[in-house]
Amino acid sequence: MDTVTIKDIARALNLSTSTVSRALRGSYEINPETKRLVLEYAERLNYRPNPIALSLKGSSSRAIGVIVPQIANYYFSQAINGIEAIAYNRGYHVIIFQTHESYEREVANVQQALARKVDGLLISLSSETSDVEHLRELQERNLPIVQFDRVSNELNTTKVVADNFAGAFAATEHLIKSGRKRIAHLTIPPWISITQERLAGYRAALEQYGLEYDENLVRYGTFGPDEADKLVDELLAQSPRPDAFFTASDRLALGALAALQRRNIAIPQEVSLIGFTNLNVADLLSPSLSTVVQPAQEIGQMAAERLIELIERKQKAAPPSTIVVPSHLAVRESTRVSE
Amino acid sequence: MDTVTIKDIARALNLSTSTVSRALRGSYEINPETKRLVLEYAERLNYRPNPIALSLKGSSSRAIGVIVPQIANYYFSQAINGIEAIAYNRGYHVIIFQTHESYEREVANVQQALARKVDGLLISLSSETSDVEHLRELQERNLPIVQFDRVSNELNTTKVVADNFAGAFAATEHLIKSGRKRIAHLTIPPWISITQERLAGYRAALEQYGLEYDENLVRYGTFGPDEADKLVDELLAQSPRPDAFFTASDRLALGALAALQRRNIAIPQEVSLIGFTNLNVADLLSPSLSTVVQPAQEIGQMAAERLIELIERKQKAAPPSTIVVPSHLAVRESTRVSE
DNA sequence: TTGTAAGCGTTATCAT
DNA sequence: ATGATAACGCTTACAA
Repeated sequence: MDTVTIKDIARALNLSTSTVSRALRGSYEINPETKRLVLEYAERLNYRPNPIALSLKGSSSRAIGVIVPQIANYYFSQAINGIEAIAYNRGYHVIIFQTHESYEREVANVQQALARKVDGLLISLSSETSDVEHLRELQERNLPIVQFDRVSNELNTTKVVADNFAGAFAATEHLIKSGRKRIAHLTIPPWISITQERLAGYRAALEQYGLEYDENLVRYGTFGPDEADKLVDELLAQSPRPDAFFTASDRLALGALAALQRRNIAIPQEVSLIGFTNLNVADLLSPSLSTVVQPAQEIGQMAAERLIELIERKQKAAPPSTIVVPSHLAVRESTRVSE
Repeated sequence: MDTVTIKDIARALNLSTSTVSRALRGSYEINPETKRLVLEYAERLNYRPNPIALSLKGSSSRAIGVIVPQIANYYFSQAINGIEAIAYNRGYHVIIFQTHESYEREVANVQQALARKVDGLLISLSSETSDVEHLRELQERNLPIVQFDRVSNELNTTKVVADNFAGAFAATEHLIKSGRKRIAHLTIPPWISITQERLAGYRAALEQYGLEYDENLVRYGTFGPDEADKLVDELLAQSPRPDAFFTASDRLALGALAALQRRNIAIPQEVSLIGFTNLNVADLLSPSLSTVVQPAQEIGQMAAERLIELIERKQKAAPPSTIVVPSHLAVRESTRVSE
């Protein structure tokens, strides 16, 4: 016995497929008795509507597309986790696409998502993306879109982001309060929205505490591996040398930590390190590393919730807004030490 | 101008949909001129076949289902990364399902994957799963299945696994050679295949070097957080106390590391620690932690390759086999130190 | 070589 | 209240 279709039920019960369909979806006026019969039989045969047929029919695919730079990344995998949790108990499925930070692949993925008739799209932009025409097109076709984490303001959609400004502010403030004066900022490519926000938070904190902003103390990395070493070198070459590092990603935090260790620079006696990261294992492993923990999972959840909301009440829903999810500063004892 | 269908092309070129279809898929005898015309026009309009319609038609959905315990896990996210890479350049899409280590959800996911007409299934069993009827059923329907990582021998499919035995053997051997005599093994639930294999490797190494196997030195955790502390306590209570820990998962390795640090037990002067893990950040962060690195990505790739092979030549393909991907022992200087 | 028509599973429209 | 039919986009016998 293969998959049961409406047709099977109709045949068995001597009804038409339309009647069965109506009974199943409770719609329209239908004889309660017939309905009961159908429902019962369907239950017994473990009938499951064919989502493919439903999508083809045009209604809804009960699938949402998620486009992220990469899955093998603690932040995004946590976000996806949050998304999947919400989607799952609202009856949606999640189709995942990776851009690998490539604009070209992002465009291809958007096409594919469209072709697969996803009911909505959750996207975090690739670092290569500056032109967002491919998304605007979708919007014009009325496909609900929610941007999260790496968002573009060129695009008028609901956005869900971490509070990068506040997080960076808190981190920098914490370093200042523990006595640091020359705080280096090791960050990710400048054209990404979150980079700007974090930089702004960093600058605001410096300013508020009367420290001068020195652009020589800021270094931009890419997302590649093993670059922290070089950047740390450049920063340490400054005179006077930095007494603290504030890093903007997992990789940079770990890279900087390793780089400092290799140079036998004691943390936090000589240099403090604080990472904007979500790698909470960092917490576990190193008592030297305070972190601004990013609420990856919450962001995923919120984004999914908003998206499903948009999907389900397609009518003029709430206008696009930006939801800012607070970041949490996790301070380790050791960064508290002031000289 | 919305999505282009075969019908649009047919109408524009004054052909029938079947001709267009044939031209597009190059099949059958068809007038080269017509073919050229169709292809050209299709190209110009950026025609993309509707995968939904294709699936409904029954041929192939060009999607593969991937069922894993959880995404927010370094191992699985890397494996998925490998899978996606292969799938992508073979033109397949990846639909991901999480079981959250629940048997019930695994069954539901399998159903869903089936309903979505995936062309094949890649699965890593939940820790709750012992009964594999839900998968056997799929097999009977001729759906290609490849198991990876957490596999069941009850099921006669191709399997792709890390070399857990050799990895555990190498780790234990390394500890013994660096002078350790009482090596504790902190591992995951006993009924999972990989646990058994690792335990066997551990025992084999002990035996080969004439050390006695002491079951009091073996502790089984779950996948929950924060359990390492308790287990480490139990182990340290042994007399004489263990001089090395060999742990079987990321979480246990990090947990043990933190637990030892909290108790001010010097690594590796007092106790050596070696983890069976794939968390290569551990490498970066702690010079104290040697690891048996699991080839998560390679496993994903191999599994995807095998699956697509099965999908594409459905005829009696190669019989199910088990592919064992080597694990690599990454030794840190500090574990080399012998007292 | 090309066209016609049926069918994949479902729902919406129109009859009855 | 229920049934027949068309339609979603595509492929594939079968005809021509």
